[in-house]
Amino acid sequence: MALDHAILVSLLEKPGSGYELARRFERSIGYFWTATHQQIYRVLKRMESDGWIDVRDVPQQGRPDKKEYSVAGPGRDALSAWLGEPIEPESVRHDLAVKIRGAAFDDPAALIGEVERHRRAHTDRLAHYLAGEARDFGEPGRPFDGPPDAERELQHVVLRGGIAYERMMIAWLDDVLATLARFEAGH
Amino acid sequence: MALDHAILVSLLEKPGSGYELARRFERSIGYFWTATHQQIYRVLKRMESDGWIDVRDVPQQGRPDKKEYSVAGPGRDALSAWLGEPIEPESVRHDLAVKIRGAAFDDPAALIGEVERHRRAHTDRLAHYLAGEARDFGEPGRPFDGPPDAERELQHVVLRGGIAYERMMIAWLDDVLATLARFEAGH
DNA sequence: ACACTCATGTAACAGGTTACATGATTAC
DNA sequence: GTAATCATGTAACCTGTTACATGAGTGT
Repeated sequence: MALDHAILVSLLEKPGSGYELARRFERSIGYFWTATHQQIYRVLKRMESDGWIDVRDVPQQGRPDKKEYSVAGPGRDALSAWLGEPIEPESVRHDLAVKIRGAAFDDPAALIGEVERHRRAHTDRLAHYLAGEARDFGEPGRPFDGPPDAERELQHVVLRGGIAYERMMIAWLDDVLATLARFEAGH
Repeated sequence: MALDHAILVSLLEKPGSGYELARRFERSIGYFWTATHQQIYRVLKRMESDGWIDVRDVPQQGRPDKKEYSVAGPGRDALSAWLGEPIEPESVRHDLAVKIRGAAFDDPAALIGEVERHRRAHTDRLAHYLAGEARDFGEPGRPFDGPPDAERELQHVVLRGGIAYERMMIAWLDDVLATLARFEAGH
């Protein structure tokens, strides 16, 4: 049920169309939650008929018209209620770990290329996160001015989580590569 | 489709019943893949009818009889084929990150208890992993004896991944707690 | 008696994935 | 012309979750 809430949070941060939400789920929110446009349109339709969100037709020039969604009272209440409920520390799913343990019954060295591919994907994502952090949270001339901005600081701490995750993964994949190298032919 | 492969790997490591597999998915394999017994029985039935695995009725005394599954030729081939295919670096799903960004529109400080609960769950898991590592990979009198054992070393590197993940999470949750504390009432 | 472990399942439903479909505008 | 972006959807299917169901044996 958390896709509903992820969409509500995104719409609170900024109202937008299903298409725009789908794009956000490829970027910022996509760092910790994925969803395709098909899923998003389905959930938007349900939340609209439940009165959680409002729609507004927005005519555009040079582009197709769009429907802009924003969070209504009941949607906000639903989000609040969910925030108050405890959630279980999430279950993990690492295909790569299954492959690594499975490689013991095949050719471990054959997995090296695959692990390297994943390592590249993670270094790319790390670079992307770090660029985003510098852009959005670089605060060049903003030392001690005013009260903390919750939205901004909470977005930043989530991004720091993504950065920590990518760094951890890169270090671990290096460990995996070193381990696999011990099983290469001729050794 | 990777539950199939996770089960195949587990059965290659050691043949067993659906019930035993379900228990393994709460422990060792469960570190990186979760599955309930209902899912497992469904997949076992399908893999058996596809000839990927063999069944053997094992009568037991003092306990109900069980069906012991083991991997057959076609199952091994299917696993090999899957190991050779590239997989996409996995998509993440962090309910807690959704909550943290959502807290900006509610009461950020109200999330502290929840984050502390998660932190406790992760320190517990870390302790559990470390105990397992000491037990299974402590190698007290085993410095340079013989060739590397692929199954054992690959299980160990996957476990090290779990340990790195829990350590990263604990450090990040501390960061989150420090951030949330800035929004507490009276500050 | 009651709860727990071992052991195997069915059924209904919710959620996620993949494929297909349409149509306008902009850039090369 | 061809591809890419913007924009919204339907349909079929596969996976995962939750609830229900049964039944023997062990421990308190």
